[in-house]
Amino acid sequence: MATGRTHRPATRSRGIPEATVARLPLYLRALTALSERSVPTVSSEELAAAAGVNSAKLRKDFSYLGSYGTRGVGYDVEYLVYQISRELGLTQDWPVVIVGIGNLGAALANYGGFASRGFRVAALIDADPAMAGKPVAGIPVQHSDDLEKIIQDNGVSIGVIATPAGAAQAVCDRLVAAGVTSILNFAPTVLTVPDGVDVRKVDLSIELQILAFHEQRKAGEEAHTDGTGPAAAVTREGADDSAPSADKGPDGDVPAVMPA
Amino acid sequence: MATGRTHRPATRSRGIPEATVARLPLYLRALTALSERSVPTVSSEELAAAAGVNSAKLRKDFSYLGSYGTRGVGYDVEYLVYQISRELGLTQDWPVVIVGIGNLGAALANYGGFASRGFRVAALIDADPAMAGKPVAGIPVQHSDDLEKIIQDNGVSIGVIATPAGAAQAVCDRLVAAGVTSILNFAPTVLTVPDGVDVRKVDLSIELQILAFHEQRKAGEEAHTDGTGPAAAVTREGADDSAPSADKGPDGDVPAVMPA
DNA sequence: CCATCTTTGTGCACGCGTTCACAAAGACAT
DNA sequence: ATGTCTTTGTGAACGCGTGCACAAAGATGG
Repeated sequence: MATGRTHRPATRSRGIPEATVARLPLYLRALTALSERSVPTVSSEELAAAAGVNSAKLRKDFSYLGSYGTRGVGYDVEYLVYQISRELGLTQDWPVVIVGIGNLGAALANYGGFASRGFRVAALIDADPAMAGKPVAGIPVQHSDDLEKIIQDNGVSIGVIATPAGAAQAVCDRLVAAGVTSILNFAPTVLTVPDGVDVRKVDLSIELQILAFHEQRKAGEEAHTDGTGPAAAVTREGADDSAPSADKGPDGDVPAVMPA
Repeated sequence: MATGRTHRPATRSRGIPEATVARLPLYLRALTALSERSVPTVSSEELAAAAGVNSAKLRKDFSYLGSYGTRGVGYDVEYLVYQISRELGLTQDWPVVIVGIGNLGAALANYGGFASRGFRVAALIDADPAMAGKPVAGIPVQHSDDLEKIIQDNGVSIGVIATPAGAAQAVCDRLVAAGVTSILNFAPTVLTVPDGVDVRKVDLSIELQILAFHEQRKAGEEAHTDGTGPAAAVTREGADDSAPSADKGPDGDVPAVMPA
């Protein structure tokens, strides 16, 4: 999905496949939930179900990290939480800046999933002088004139772009020049960056269009097999054994959320 | 990416690969921009650059739709816009409901990229009685008690879930039971749905974690080749010929934006 | 009408990711 | 200590997606 998933062609980072890296956060979330329930160990089968993936895939994913399981028993939840967190680099603090404090930027600033994963919103930046000083999510918005200074003072290496599409590339260039090497882009634009800078994009419009494609296809099939109207077709069975249709991942991919 | 890319295993819908479908919206956006500038034709090379992909890949993608190009000339922009729009099902009206009108839900309601792509926000739904009647983006919020009626009255087949994680599965079940067959999920949870229902997920937290992984790797490499501190490492060269690092596709994978 | 030049459309090979299926490893009971 | 049972870790096969490289198609000029 998500997003966008910007695939990187052949960058097997230290032997860990990109597809596996994209699933590690999924496992981590499931493991954290188990940890909170004080579950000591979990089998690959159980954990796979909780994460919505195939158990064989999960075992292979973990095999890239090392042998952290015990045959006949399963995986130690706490230990695995630690190992995955470490592998993802979540044991350290990641200061993040959000540029573009509109509806979406404000929503991101209020997002509670940051702090719990080691991400800290170091600053909110907007080009509108009227926004300057106004607190959003308890953090005062700063003017984009100070972007470079903010990045450097806080040692920020991850930037989030939530500006309108027209401003995104310029903001991106400034972020990169100031030292940012990872960018999460919510603006519906293709960003051009130097080598060594990672970009992931999230584009809501794209996600909806992909859904529309499949929706259209479903409506078309149904039209010549079933006679009922489109809104009356409710499929309701087998909600138990069927694997969740989650994923989108690898590339994944990948949606945008900004005013066009 | 982005996430959210939920891959579907082997569902080559009418011969068009899933990876191609995920890129069609990208091409469409680039083509729309060209159309607004009244550019009559475009070569695969130019369009590929604008969309941030390989030209061979673009040509192969288009070949699945049919032969819409003219050798020696390129593609007719207007015609291609129409063909891709039709293929994605964007020539028809798609009523959409957004459930969960918090920060994110409001941001989505205000998102301008909906209407321009054939998506119409038919209703905003929230479980908080205090929200009922309050207009967001010019649309009055309705209480979730009326969810089923809203879905049916408006013939909605696409639902967007922007609720907290704890409420997502229950909302999903109700949407599906009421007739929704495509769901875009922003809650950080694995949704279980019956066969025939498509789910795509967008998870901001996951996207950031993937960035952190690569960021950590970059910092590690740099540490034993270059001696400078992490915040001082600015890569600044070759910003011209290098291909944009956009993608994440399929999968991409796929990020979430909700309070944990 | 012919030659040349541009650009598409695609056959082919390669590599990554997924899945199956099973041997190895350890827990547990007797 | 031995046997049985559970679950991991992985070798191997398969399929999808990507990119190369080129032949075919058409435009354009003489």
